[in-house]
Amino acid sequence: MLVRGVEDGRAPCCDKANVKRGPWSLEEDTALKRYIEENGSGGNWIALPKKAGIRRCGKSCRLRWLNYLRPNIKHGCFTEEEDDLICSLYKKIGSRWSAIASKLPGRTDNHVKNHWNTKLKKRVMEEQASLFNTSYKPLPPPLEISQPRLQTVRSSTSINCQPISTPSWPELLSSDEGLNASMWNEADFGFLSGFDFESITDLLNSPRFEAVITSMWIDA
DNA sequence: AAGACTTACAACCGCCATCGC
DNA sequence: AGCGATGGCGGTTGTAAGTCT
Repeated sequence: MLVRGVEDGRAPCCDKANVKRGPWSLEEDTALKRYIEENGSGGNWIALPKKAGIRRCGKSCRLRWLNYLRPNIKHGCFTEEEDDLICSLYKKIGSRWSAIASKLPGRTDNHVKNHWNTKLKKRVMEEQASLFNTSYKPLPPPLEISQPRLQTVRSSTSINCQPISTPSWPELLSSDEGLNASMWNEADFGFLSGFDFESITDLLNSPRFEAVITSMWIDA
């Protein structure tokens, strides 16, 4: 009998005490690949590991197959063209990685997401940091992210941006037009005078701020 | 040489949507 | 219609490898 989770009353997808975790071995890869090539996934990933003789969670098998073992998966570096496409699509649709990955043959949502988080996002932030100090940059239109998942409340992730509590910032962060142009003329961040350090720190760490910065870079 | 720090990416977690009973 | 099982997804974590001091 499966033991229900304490926190949300949800049954785990497998008996975690009796499945292997961590990196996949060559033997496991071989067994999974052979089974799927001979039988297909059968439309039931939960039952697959038992049939294939693998001591892994079904979800783990699915992920391993889709992200690594599946034929025609590209494992090399991303090209400039792929980077540009990812940035362009991120601007249009946000972090819908599976949709973005579908436009990049051989890449999976996990690849794209990792690439964004480790390289592209950082590049975006660095570009923006330099723009802050060098020249005036008019703001682009606000992001139009049509992301159904964002419309629902999620309790355990950071996807729902909480309103900034500091009273001085909400206009800045929630305005439809974002930060207005005059603010960016303050090359030395003079517009920040009058705000306390904690408020500024909160702003810089806020997801909303990151989204604004990201959208600006992408339009540059 | 070795410990600290950073980077890259595989893997896991938990949530929501969908499907079949 | 209601419920449980499963698939799919995005966010987050763990860790090996590389780099720095």
